[in-house]
Amino acid sequence: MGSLTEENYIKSIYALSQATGEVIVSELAKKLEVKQPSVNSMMKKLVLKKIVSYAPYKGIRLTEKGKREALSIIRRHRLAELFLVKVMELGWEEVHDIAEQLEHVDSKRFYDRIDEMLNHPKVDPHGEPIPDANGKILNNKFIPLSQVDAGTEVIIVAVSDDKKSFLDHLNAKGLQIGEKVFVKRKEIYDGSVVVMNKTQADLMLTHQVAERILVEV
Amino acid sequence: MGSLTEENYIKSIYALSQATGEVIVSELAKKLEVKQPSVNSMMKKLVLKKIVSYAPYKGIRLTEKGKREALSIIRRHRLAELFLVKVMELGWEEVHDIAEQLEHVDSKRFYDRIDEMLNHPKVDPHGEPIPDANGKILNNKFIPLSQVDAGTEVIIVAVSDDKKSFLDHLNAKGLQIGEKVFVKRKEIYDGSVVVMNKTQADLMLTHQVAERILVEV
DNA sequence: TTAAAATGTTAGACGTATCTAACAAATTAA
DNA sequence: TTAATTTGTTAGATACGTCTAACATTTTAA
Repeated sequence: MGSLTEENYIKSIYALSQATGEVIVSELAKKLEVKQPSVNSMMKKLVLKKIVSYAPYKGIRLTEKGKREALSIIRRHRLAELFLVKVMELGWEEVHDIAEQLEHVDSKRFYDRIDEMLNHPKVDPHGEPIPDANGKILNNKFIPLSQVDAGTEVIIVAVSDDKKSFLDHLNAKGLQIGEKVFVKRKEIYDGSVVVMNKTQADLMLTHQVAERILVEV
Repeated sequence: MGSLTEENYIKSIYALSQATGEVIVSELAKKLEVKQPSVNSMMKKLVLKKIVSYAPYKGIRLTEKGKREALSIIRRHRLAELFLVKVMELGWEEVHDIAEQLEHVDSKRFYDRIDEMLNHPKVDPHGEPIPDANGKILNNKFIPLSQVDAGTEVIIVAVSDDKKSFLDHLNAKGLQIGEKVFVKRKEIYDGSVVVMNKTQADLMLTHQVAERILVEV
């Protein structure tokens, strides 16, 4: 296994290359809060380790080996988050920083046990899929609440923004992952959405908020 | 807070200076599996940080600040161990390495919650006292089973040897921390002890084993 | 009480991961 | 299409924590 720093690079490369399969140096530097030369030299190292493929002035890609590594780290992160929320009953807005540390714990036993206690979950508290021990990942297609037609009942399965302020906002509205909501109305004028939750209360969500809530019909 | 490396030095200094209040460079080097010059330069650093007091060719001592640091690390380690055993139901012989990593997690919230879930425990799975959030530590004097008189009922509260082979041995005999045992007989010839546990079974323990099991009357 | 052994220190090097300064290539817009 | 801007690279420095080799001090035992 690589160092903690390497793991953080791999995880970020994975996250940022989701869309196009590639990341550029400056993006990665920004995400990791380091300067470009630091990224550059780490890439040289990861190329030698066959974790990424990279040539000067070209995009950065994970190799198959790199992807396997990434999924393993993501699995640990998401299991940790879910464990902190479900077993330790911490708020889902406060677990991210702790999971960020727990994901680097080197113990198969520890993670197998967490997985077991959580009943081999497929999705984390933010609704993101959790790779299994073999790196297989559920290919769920979650859609933003802002794109759901009025009159539909959906389940909140994820959020696409895990900044604390956003999560606090949802908490304040009484919205939770896994909860059913009924889409009552969509305002054409400003894109806001009115939903009804299980307490029968009407909740008005701005477009900005609704597009960050991912749901399943 | 200091680095992971610093924390490991502090923890080892605390452990090794228990008896005399001091450690020497070579002992510490051996414990941490580094060479003496490494210890030497770390001591210079910790002196500057007012964690230890140390002068060339003299013994190493923790300052008050250093002791506070040490107790905080030990608290985290022991809470982690106990959590792994009690909540995650891992075997007490397999938790040490994991706790070694968890103790460096930087999150008051995480440890407060563990403490809470465990009901503010005073003693860890090896029977060692756990400092509270203020660094206060129970000053229990546990005695070796080998020194208990026959006819006494005692509670196993600790072991003084946490090598895997020893712990496996106890497990195999069906002895557990927190369990009551009745001392039936002590052989003068070889120092072995015969005890009865809650299943009414007689267990013969050699002197070597009995002196490593700590009990409370 | 002095010689040998054990213990401790200094100097200088190395690997990791970072930085700044200076330069080079690629992209964008005038 | 060339000039400006953005993006990327190289070179060289720094902090951390480690090492080996050489030297110094202290302890132990002859």
